[in-house]
This record gives sequence, structure tokens and C-alpha cells, in this order.
Amino acid sequence: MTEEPSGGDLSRLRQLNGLAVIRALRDDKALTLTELAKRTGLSRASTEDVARELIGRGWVAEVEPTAGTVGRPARRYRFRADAGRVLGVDIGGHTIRALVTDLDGEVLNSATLAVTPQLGRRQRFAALDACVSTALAGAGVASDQIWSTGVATTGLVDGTGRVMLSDSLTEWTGVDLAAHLRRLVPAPVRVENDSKLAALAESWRGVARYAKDVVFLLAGVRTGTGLIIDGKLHRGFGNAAGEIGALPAAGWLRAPDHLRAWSGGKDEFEDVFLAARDGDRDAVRAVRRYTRDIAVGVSALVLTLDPELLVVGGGFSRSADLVVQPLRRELDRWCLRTPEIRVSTFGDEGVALGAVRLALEQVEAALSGGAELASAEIFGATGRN
Amino acid sequence: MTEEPSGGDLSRLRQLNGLAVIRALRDDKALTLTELAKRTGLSRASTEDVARELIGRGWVAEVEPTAGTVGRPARRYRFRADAGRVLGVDIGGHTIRALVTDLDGEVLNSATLAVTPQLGRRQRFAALDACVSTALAGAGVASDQIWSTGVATTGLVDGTGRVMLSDSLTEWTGVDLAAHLRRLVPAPVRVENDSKLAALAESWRGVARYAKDVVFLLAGVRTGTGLIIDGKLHRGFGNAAGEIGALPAAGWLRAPDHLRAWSGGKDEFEDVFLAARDGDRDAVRAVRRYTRDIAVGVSALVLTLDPELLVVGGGFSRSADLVVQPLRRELDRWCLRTPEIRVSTFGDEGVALGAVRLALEQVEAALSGGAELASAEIFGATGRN
DNA sequence: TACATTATTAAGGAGTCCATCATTATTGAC
DNA sequence: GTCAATAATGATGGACTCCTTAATAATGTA
Repeated sequence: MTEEPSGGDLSRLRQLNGLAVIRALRDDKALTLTELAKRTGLSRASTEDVARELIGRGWVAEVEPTAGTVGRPARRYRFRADAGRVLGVDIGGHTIRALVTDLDGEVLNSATLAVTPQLGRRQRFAALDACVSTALAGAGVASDQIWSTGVATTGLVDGTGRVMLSDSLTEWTGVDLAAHLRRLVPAPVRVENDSKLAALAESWRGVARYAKDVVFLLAGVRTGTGLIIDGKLHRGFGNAAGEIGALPAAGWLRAPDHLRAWSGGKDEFEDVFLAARDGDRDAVRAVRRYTRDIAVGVSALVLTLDPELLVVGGGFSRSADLVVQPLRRELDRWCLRTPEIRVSTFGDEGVALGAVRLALEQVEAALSGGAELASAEIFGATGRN
Repeated sequence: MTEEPSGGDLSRLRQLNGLAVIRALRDDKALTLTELAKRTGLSRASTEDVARELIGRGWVAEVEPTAGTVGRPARRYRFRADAGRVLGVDIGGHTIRALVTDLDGEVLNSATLAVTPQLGRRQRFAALDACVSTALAGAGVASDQIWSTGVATTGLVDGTGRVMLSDSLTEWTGVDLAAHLRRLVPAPVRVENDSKLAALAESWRGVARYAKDVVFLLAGVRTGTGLIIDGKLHRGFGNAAGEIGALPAAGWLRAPDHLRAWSGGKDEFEDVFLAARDGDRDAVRAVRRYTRDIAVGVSALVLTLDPELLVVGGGFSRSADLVVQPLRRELDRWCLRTPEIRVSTFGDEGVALGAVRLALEQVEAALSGGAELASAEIFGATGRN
């Protein structure tokens, strides 16, 4: 939300103060003017002025004053999260998920659709369209009410929203996801890799909320990573940051093979972990070998970035109790300082939440006067030049 | 230089505009009011007002108007880089170097002193003191005229300016460098690892000037790295970012052995490179093996960060023609996208320049109202609350 | 010398913020 | 029920910063 603080007009100052008020209101349920004034550092009079303007713009609303206190009851204000809606979509190999949320990221409705990695491009698009429509309909939101869309997909994504490379989805390389979604929902679209967005979700409202530098490990059938550096998602020059798995020495490609071997070559991993938890020798060994292979690459990430936190998410995080301990031991062997390790609590929904966050980042950029947004009635007025 | 743009007073706006003017003036030699106004986006009248105030504060000076143009000659303004002085110190194993510069980082005087890694703590401190004194005296600057000091040293450094761990310097672990330098020069001191500061120098005014994400490789007797992420030096939670050399798989510890073997175990590397350039089979092979060992770790850094640029500096960068090509080939083998590789042009002075930059960052932080600085006469007036 | 060009100076107006004080609404004690 | 005490609201005036416009000044060229 921070931008270059280059000076300017008086209106620029008003805009900054408006942003400060909104930020204060977003952090709390509702605040009185005096509280707001204290939090923003403005005088009461100015705060009132700013608040009045924000109400006029539709960003802020008044709520019932609370009774029961001494003195004249204060009017209280809240951020109008219901002023707009955003859409977050996760296009995975096995599921497509769409979330409709308000401007606080509060989920209004979600839709999930089972698919397979082998689906062709047209079928996958059809499933995507159906899933989005269901989510919108269930939330009672028309597509032109959506302010911004965020999309997660496997593979490498370029800056314009095109899939540059996807190993795990058939006929997916080269797809222009942004264009497709813009046809579906007339709002700005941003597309990003799923592991990166899962990391973003953790940093937004997950276990990595208070950490500045985070390595996120998506442990599942595929292994992926997302890096949060200085509180922001790090993409890299070619959007390929965190692809340490490409290094053969890291051994990420063969890592799941240890688990596959136990289950007879199939991609069914529930059982290995169950057996390992029951003490099955072979299963325990398979899990340990898997962890050891993963750990080399993770060590490279950790040594490179020296993060405060390592977050483990993805399908295997349900069996985190089996993975975290050996992982920590392995990291202790290689790293100068093993970071704290935490397990994601989002389950399957992390990626989609990250997509929501991506959409919200666009809204916030527009709020501070950067990008454009569809709903110009409200937004255009904010970016008055 | 960017901070949180939280709003506030009207004076805050003036401060922001003052900063914008200073920034514009620092980018150019000298500007007229009209040019300044265009660049800052302010009106001419306001620009004049701001400029007048900055002149009063000592930050800006008027220069001779240029003759020979049509119309009334415009007054021209420049940033007063001579308003203050900063000190940058590089404490290396074999040399201690001190630079005295103005606020533009223009070197006024430099002093170098040869030392050895085996020097005891007291002797090293004595050499340091002598070097700093020489540099100050040669520049005609008294120690209390220094606004800010930056220090580079080998090893891990903590946030308070204490050396947490130094392998290559004897009796250096645990030294409180910041405290020692504050006794020498009464100004705020910041201490940082030498490789990190060399990277900072490249990103400041070296070959990495225009890149946002950079991996800097210090190739020499020791191998070190510095990471620039999103234009800023990345330190890591424990200030240990980039220490990929700790990973045995990276092979950085044994890498110089290939070169040492050629020269009979001594730390004399000039000859190997000379011989290799002359086509000596064994020398060429030694260099290639060295490069191959280095490349694994570099690949890990590159795959992690996906930087735009890889900069090679340090002692071996003088023989860059021999190292860069094989390095690129090795990286092509491992990396998804090999970044552009450039060679530092700073020679030995890069680290000290980075220390200067560290000092200047402190000055700029104080300018934008963050930290405190010694010379309160000028600075205190800026941070008027 | 007149004119075109460009910069400076001055004045008036608008927007934003702050401090202060009178006013209003509510609670709790008598 | 009346009266302090408390705390928020509303209104006024002042200060600061920026912008626009118009008049004035300095230089080069025809």
C-alpha cells in the first residue's frame, strides 16, 4: 500500500490523510472521531472533514452509537467493505475454486469444481466459467459488480497474464488467462503462480502475518515455493523466483518418488502418512527420505534469504506433524540459522485466498492513486488530479 | 529514501515537496526554477518558495546563471553536496581503507593502509584509527564535521554494529565496531558485511545501477555475496542472507583450493590467471574447476531470486575475462534463465564505496524525518514537528 | 531601437489543517 | 426531578501552502 511519497498538491495531502483514515478504519471494527483523530495524528476537526468526504464517496459509513458510556455518545464510523466485491480464482490440476469476497477479503461465497490435470484447454475453460458463475450467483453478485480479479494457476506466468509454461496441465502453456477472465468478468485481472499466491495469503492473514521475510514451501504432489521479502511477494525478473526445484542437486523432482514407491507408484499419499503415523517402518523411511530430499533445496532458499519464518503448506501439510520435525533436523544440518517453522492453517483454500489478496492489492493501488479500476463512479472521484 | 506516506500536517506536505526538490537537484548538476517546477510537478511560485527555504537551511545554493541564451537568464540552483561530509571505512584482511566524501558521495580524500589477517585486535584498531585520521586530515575535515559513518568488515555483523563472527580476522569476533568508531568520530555509525556493501555500491553507482534485483558475487580468496532485492540491500532476519557458501553442496569452501594447488598452496592467485590466459593447460583446468565449484552456489542464488543481473566483483574480477565465460556456461546448465553477467569496475574500492553509501543512507533517512543526526543545526531545522 | 523570449515578482484566491470556544447529549449523584 | 460532570459536536477565525494570473525585468535578435 506504500508508494513513493513525492509531494504535490494540497489535494494530495488530503488524499494521504483520507488513506490514513481508511487504513485506521480497516484495522478496527469501528472507531469514533476522537479515536480516529488520535490514530491518524490529525486534529479532530480535520478528521471530521475527511470522514465526511469519505462517506460521500461511499468508502465509509456511520454505525449505531454505543450507549452506556458517560457523556454525549460519539458517532462511530466503519470502513464500508461492502462498497465493492472482488473475485479470486484458483485453477489447479484437481480443483478449480472461486471466491467472492468484500473489500476486507471476507468470503461471501465460494465454489469448487473437481477437474483432472488431463482436461483439455476448452474443457478446463468451461469448468472455470461454470465455477466462476456459480460463485457469483451464490453470492448474489453480478459480474459487473466485481472490481478486480486475481487468478492463481500452476506454472510460470508472465506479466500480462499469460501462462508461459505449465508442465502439469495439458494444453495450458500459452493460454492468455487474463484475456479470458476479462471476457467473463469486466474488471482488471492479474494472474500469478499458485505457490507464490499461497505465500501471499500466509503473509496476509495466515501464520506469516507478522514476518517480513518468509519462505513458503508448498509440499504436495508438486513441490513449489513462494518468497515474501520485506513484506512483499518477490517475483523475480522473469517471474521465476523460488524455482530452486530446477536444480538437480536440490532433488525435488525425485523427492515424491520415495512416497510413490510405498503406494505402488500411484499418486495417493494419504496412506503413506497414515502408515507412518502408525509406525510402519517402510512408511517412516519413505517420509524421511522425502523430507531429506526436499530439505536440500529448502536449505538453499533459507541460506540465500535468511528468512524469519518457514511456512509449510500444500497437501502434505495435513501430515505436518510427520514432516516438520525431520525437516527441522535436516535444516539444522545445513543452515547457519534454522528459521522458525510453521504449518499453514488454510488447507486447500490458501491459494484462492492469495488470489483474492492479489485482487485486493489492485484495489488498494487504485485507492492510492496508482492504477485504474473499472468502477469509476467511486474510484475515479478518489483519483482526482 | 521512501517512507510510509502517512499524511499529516501542512508542514509535512512542505517537507515532502522540499524532498522532491532536493531529489531533483541531486539528479542533475544544476536546474533553473522552471525546470525544477516541471520536474517536481509543483507550480513555479511554490517551487521558488521551497527553494528559498532550502537555501536558508543550507541545503541548496545558487550558481552563476548561464549566459548565451535567449530571454532573461534564469537563476540556477544546485544541491549543496558540500553542506556535509560522510566517512566510509573498509576493514579488510589485507587493507584498511577510509574514504571521506561529500553528500553526493564524491570522494574528497582516501587513505589506504596495508595490514595482515593475523593482526591482533589492538593493532588492527590502531591501524584503523591511523587510517581514518589520515583520511580526515588529508581532506581537511575535522572529525566533528562528519555527519555519518559507514563501516564494512568481513564476517557476520549484528544490528548494533558488533561483529558476531569473523573467521578470517583474528580476535575480531565480538568486537563492538560501532562503539569504537563513535569514539573516533562523533557521528552515527552503521556497520555491515563487506560483500553486502560491495553489492550496495554496485547498485548505487556501479554496473547494477538500473537493475532492481541483483546478485553480487565477491570472488576472491574468500567468496561472498550480496543481494539487492527491489533496489534495496537484503540483509535477512539474522543479517545472514546470501551465505549460501555454508552449504557443502555449494562447494565454495573448496573452490579456491583448485587455484591454490596450482600455485603450490600459497594464496597467490595472480599467476594462475596469467598462466591460464597464456594457455597453460593446468592453469586453465584449475580456473575451470574453480568456476564450476562456484557456479553451483551461484545457481542456487539465481534460481532462488531470479535476478536481472549477476555482478562479479572481488579480487578475481580483474581476471574476469577468464571467469565470466565458463561461469555463464555453468549457469546455463542449471538455471532456468541465466541472468546477464557484468563485471564490477570498482576494483578494490567497491567495498569502501558501499560503506559510504551506507553512511549516506543514514543522512537521507534523517532528511526525510526518520533518524537523528549529529549536526542538529542544519538537520534539526528540517525535522520541525 | 523595437521586438520576441524568458524569468522574476507581486497579488489575489482557494484548499487544508489547527486551535478555541460555545453547544449539545448523556450519565450519575443528590 | 435537578444539577454537576463528562465527552462529543458544531462553528469561527487564523495560519499555512499551493495555484493562477498579471505586471515587470533582463537578455538576444532583427
